[in-house]
Amino acid sequence: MPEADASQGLRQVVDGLLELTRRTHEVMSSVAVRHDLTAPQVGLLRLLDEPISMRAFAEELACDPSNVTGLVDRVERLGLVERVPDPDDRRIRMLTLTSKGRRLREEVNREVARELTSALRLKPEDHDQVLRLTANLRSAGDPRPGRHAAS
Amino acid sequence: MPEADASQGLRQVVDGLLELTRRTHEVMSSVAVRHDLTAPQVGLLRLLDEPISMRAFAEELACDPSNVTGLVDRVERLGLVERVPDPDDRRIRMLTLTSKGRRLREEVNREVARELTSALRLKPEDHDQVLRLTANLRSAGDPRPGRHAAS
DNA sequence: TATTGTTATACTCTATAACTATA
DNA sequence: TATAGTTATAGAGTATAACAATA
Repeated sequence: MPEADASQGLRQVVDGLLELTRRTHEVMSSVAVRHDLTAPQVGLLRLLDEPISMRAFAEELACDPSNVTGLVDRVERLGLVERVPDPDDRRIRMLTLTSKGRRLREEVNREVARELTSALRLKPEDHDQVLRLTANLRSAGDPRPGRHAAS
Repeated sequence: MPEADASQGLRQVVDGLLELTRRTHEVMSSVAVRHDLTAPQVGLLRLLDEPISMRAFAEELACDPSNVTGLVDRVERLGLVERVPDPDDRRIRMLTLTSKGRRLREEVNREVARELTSALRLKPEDHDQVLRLTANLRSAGDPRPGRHAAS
């Protein structure tokens, strides 16, 4: 019965992907806790490359803007980011890494890379496979079709 | 400079994995919301195969037991699970899916499988690669070495 | 009027510590 | 004493709605 075989294999694929996701989150949390941060805060550091408005950053995080306020409050209290006023539009506050934030960002990036490959048992020869599997994800645009068109 | 090349490639591997993780969580959330659940609640349904004690389930979820109380409270209120007393040890309450819970479990399993492969652009030819990459994860024991030995 | 960001509010998830009932 | 589960408490993340400042 090929149908049952197919769905059986699919079940294993899904289980594998979810297990991979779970371990990835564990790594992010573990790196975060080591620096007295949370996983979303480490995500913020990783994502914050160039200065960006709160609004645009909320879209990058795919969350509500009201959410970013609290998230940024906490990392700002730690001296990792600053809200820099935009001289051209006084409504806008550009989210910017401090030098302390940049240093920590490089550090957690290194740790995440090291511990993620270790936790996932990723050998160098697996890297190409991962790249192939995920290439279309990063190149593809909006992962949620219809989001812009929605009311 | 081979070192820079290697770390450049590693960066892309990590970015790809984190993007994959993000989309996976989006799929879980989207399936959950459609059924008036949260992602952790869908995870509970997926994980709850056979009746299991609250304690053991907390270990399976890799979280504190006090956590499971609230999580179960909420899905119990929805009629998806029951706390069945253990006749041999009156301290123990076996977490058990109701028939409604079992039906919903099958449904979300189907939806997660369908939407995850779609969101990740996973073609049938990719399945074997995913299985190979994740096989050692599922077969491996505790992902956090030293956890048991810790104080 | 529309947009940016914040505040107020509410709910879920998560951990720690203290507690009750049972073993 | 030790174990299973809960409660109390606190903090973080998340969304919705209402709001002030600015465009």
